[in-house]
Amino acid sequence: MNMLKEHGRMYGYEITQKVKELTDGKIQITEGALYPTLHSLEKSGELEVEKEYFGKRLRKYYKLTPQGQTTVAQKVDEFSDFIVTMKVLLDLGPKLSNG
Amino acid sequence: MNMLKEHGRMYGYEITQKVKELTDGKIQITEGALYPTLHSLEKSGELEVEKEYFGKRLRKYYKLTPQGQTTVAQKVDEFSDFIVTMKVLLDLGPKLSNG
DNA sequence: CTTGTATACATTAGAAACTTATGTATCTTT
DNA sequence: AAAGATACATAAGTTTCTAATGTATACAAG
Repeated sequence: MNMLKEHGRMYGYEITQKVKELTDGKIQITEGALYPTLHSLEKSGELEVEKEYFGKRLRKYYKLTPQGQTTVAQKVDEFSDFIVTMKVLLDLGPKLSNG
Repeated sequence: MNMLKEHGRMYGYEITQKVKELTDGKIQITEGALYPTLHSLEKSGELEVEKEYFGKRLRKYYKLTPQGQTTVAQKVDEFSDFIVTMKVLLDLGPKLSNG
């Protein structure tokens, strides 16, 4: 969801490729995980979809709703907190001080 | 498992309390999650157990085997990599540069 | 002295979230 | 023409967690 904030709008397959690219193949989002999640987020009002045809192939572009923007900010903050917590728990201070 | 490396040996209930304490209650390890995991790690040779009685209450102290030491180091490294990867993916550089 | 809370183990039912496999269809490259 | 890439989607099975339940001892409060 955070990528959507920066990219404006993306379609499912694009998301899988972008994540793979940005993480050097370390994180692979499978379709079986992604599509149900996108549908669920659309249903709950976090995302909205625009259907477009690229040639004869359907693309479903997803973008954040205002509610989705709020949720992303919140979730990213929570994840940052989690990382800090795990640093304490696993004693990772020195190793990750640079990034 | 990383705590065991620093504490030498710990028993199940102690682990739940220590994690809660170190994370200010943010991470709660439930017994339903912990005990099956400890049993599984013992079975696979990562941990070994020493049973002791504290009064009439049984305590099962777990400590890392040599194999377990190797596994912990590996897993912690993997998790550090994961954090770095997620920083890139979520663009968390500035927020977490200190800790 | 008994009631509640903490310590200490453990299992199980159910829920959640993932992977792998499968399916349909189009487009591009060899 | 065959293979691989693009683009959607669902479903079976596995893993892994939470929540609930169970047993038993120790201790503090009223």
